[in-house]
Amino acid sequence: MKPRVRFAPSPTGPLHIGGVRTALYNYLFAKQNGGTMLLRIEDTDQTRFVPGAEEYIIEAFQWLGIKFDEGVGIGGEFGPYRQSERKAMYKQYADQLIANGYAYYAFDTPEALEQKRKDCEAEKKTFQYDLHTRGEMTNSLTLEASEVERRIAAGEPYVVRFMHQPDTEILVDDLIRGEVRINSNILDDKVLYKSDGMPTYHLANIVDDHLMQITHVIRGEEWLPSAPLHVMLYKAFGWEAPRFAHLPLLLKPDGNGKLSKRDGDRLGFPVFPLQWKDPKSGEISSGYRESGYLPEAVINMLALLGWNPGNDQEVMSLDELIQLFSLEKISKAGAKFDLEKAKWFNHHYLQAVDDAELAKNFQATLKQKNIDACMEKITRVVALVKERLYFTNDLWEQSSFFFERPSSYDEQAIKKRWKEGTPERLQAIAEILKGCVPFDKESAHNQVMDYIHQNELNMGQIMNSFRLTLVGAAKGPDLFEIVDILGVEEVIERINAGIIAIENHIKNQNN
RNA sequence: GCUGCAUUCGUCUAGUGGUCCAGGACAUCAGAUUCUCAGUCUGAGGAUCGCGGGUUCGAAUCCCGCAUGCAGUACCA
Repeated sequence: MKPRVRFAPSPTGPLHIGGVRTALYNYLFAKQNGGTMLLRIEDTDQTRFVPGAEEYIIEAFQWLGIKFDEGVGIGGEFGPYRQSERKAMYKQYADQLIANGYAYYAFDTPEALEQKRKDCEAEKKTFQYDLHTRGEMTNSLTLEASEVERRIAAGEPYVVRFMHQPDTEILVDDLIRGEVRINSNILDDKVLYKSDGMPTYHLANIVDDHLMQITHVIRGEEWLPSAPLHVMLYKAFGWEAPRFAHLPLLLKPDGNGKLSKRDGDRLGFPVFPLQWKDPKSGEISSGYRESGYLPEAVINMLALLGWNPGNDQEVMSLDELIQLFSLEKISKAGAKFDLEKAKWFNHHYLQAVDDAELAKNFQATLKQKNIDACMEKITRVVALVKERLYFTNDLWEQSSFFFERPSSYDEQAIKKRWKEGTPERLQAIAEILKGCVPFDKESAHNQVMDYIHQNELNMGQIMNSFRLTLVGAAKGPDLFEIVDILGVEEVIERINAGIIAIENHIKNQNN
């Protein structure tokens, strides 16, 4: 049987990178086995709905190249795929559970529950609505049947709670963790159906997974504690349960703990695939896409956070990942996000991007800075600095001097490279370059070298200060490549401007 | 507190009783690439396999206990 898997986010905000990894593993598993993956939106909590979140999720997966076969935004024969649109169908399942003695009505108000918790806390105990306490609460187990009917008929709000059986060992057979056993006595009677007429995650999830014929539930480890309840629900309905696989958590790089939405910008890397602007606060959280990451790099890096192919191969395309993926090789312990490795992956994948494509995007960036340069020049610049890039966004920092004259000159470099006689020598160089016809990399190089040899100088004495006038700092690619792209006139102007500016700077400092 | 899950270089991990005095990648350091910075290449250092007991001729690998970390403990998902 072909597997059917699902990714089922709640539209409460942007998609977290841990969620992206969960989706990725689902996708790899489905594709490897010729199965299907669907996108279901779990919006049963009306109070937490955030506008735009659903669109964000869809756009994020489009960017990453993860394609759903069914679901919100695509359609399919098991729809609707938005739980709010399935609202009407959940009640019958809650009723069925009650009718068969697997669940009960509870009339306790939120205030009453709150009070109960406080009372217990005062006695240094923790309150749990379970088989030990349900006898003290207001529910269809403690009330007369006629009273229950009366309350419901009167429109009194109620919830439906699952009723755990005593002394039952519940077995969760997990594809990653093996057999996990839990005694039913410690489990609480979870709310399945809320007083607002919506199911909770637990009910909706089981009903939908069954109706949508999901065969494998691959989700984060935070769900492991509620897996026993889910197993019991399948039993109560008499349905065959899907296989479970609980993924290790993505941890924050410093210290411990689950990687959370807050951590990203604090630690210098995005936790979201795309940039997100909170509709309420207007607060902006950075995204991988906007930070200059390539989707291939994000996919590759994420795939390796908690999984490996069992050998030393680390660089893998999405197609290769589909080939190599296996649930058995997923590790059990949480993985810390490593920014350095992520950068390395991006640098690696960046080298494979076509110069022309990079140049095209860079042209847009330049336009925003009111710089109008021809594609030929931009492409040459890109080709020259590409190997130094970690992110596409580094392009400007690595090559701004090709498009703008230096506005300042690096202090350290001046101190180290600007010596007595430097201005005169650079003026001589300028003269020589003027006479360089035709002017190109080759001829400029030869002429300058001749000058150096004739005057018994060493290269550093000329090249470093020369570079300083062109670039404004002691950095950048081969100097004659720069000279060639800049052109003779620009080079001479920069030499002259540099001499004046730096000499002035030194004079001012001495006074 | 209770319940569950986890524990190999700084980080991600390989390893399923002998071929492991533990291999790879990122990071770090050094050398090379002699105009700079970066990149690249080469090399080096780095884990008594959380701790303590067992089982075994032999354990990172199996068993037990402990410790630590994490998760869950909502009419959130």
